[in-house]
Amino acid sequence: MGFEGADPGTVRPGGRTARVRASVLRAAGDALAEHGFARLDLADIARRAEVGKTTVYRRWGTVTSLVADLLLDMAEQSLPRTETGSLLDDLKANARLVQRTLADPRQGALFKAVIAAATCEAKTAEALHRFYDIRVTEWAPCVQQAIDRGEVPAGTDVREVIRAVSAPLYYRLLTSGDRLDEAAADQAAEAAAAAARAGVYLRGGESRA
Amino acid sequence: MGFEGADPGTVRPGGRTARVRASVLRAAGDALAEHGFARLDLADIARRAEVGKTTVYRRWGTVTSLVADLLLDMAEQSLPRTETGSLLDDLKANARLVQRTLADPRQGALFKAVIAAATCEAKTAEALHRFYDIRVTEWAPCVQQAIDRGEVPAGTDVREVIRAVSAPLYYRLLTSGDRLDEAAADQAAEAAAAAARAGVYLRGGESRA
DNA sequence: CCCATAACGGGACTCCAGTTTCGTTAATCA
DNA sequence: TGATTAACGAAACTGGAGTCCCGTTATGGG
Repeated sequence: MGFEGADPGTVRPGGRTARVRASVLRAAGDALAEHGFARLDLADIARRAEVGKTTVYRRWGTVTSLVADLLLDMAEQSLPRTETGSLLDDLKANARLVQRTLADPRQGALFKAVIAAATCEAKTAEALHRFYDIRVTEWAPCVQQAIDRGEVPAGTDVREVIRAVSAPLYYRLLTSGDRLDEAAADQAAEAAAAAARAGVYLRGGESRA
Repeated sequence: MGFEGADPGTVRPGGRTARVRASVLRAAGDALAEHGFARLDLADIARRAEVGKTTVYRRWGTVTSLVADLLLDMAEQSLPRTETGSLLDDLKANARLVQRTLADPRQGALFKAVIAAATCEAKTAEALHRFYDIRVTEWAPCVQQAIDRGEVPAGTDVREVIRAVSAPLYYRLLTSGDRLDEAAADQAAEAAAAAARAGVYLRGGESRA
């Protein structure tokens, strides 16, 4: 008797198994975008994916852990950042990217649903954190370049500046009914740039506000 | 035959009906804070509230609409703002308040759950928006005073400044695993103050960043 | 204080999300 | 290429979330 331990999908990850995963994740994304996180059952996802529902239950078990896997998949498709000559323009490019994503009906609903799922289970939350860690890491260098150019004080927490760009956009998406337009994106970028220049994001404590 | 239209709880809102509502909302808050939004059923809430589950289903029907009512209740308990002499101190007071709320295990979990619920139904989302509208309205005057004192340019969107204080705290709560400490609160306040002074939140468009 | 009935509550019922079973298909290795 | 068995999928099954029925409680108006 061998150990029956290994989770399904790990021993023979090629061929059919991979196709099933891709198909189910796509279906999960569609379903989340359409129905939201609450009105979601795995049988519906199985139907959309043209896959037996037993398979979905066996490999993922719950909606939240399926979302965790979806986030793993989303994290791999990272978008390359632009590179202009100034901090503000780089941050604006980043802000516009986030804004366009969240303003898009499908993507916006998907992100809402994914965030909702992450509030419900630690494993999913961790996957979400990793997703944003990757996104932040992708864009952080543009702040480092601004430091090198002398636009921003040395010792600035570059990752925090990137997060500061996204924060108001996500906050608006979740807590207000207002539309996310380009003005909101530009404002987010300008606020982050102004604060960064003022030394608000200096590591390890007090800045002269 | 009278119209059977009026929802239960609206015709005789006093006495028992009010007690049941208070008890159920308290139980709902506890359950949301403990289990999160996903692992929640109304029968459990009814048990905690020592109320028949039929009553809960009849008056609220779904978890999301119960959360909507909970938000209505939460909106009524508004906290009074402080009033120091400077914008930065007022914003810091606000940021600390938000930070303490979100860092508290029970309250933090509750807010996460409520936000998750709001992503799932329009009615709940609207209740959440109203909740934050009230909170913002409560604090916006301190930015107006800063304008009057000449700390911040006239024409600044005062509500947007208040939202800018909360945004990074909520963003951190939802998308990172990092603890929400006082440093994060102060940083959020300083960033909002710096951006406001730089004219980022001037109404109707382009600022000189 | 009393009546009409709004609102509550226990318990039976229904229906479907999630599980179990077992036969079928196809990925990996020799 | 064939053997081994991981992984899939159809169908039957089950438990509990949500509904319905109807008797009981107590609110609000006269």
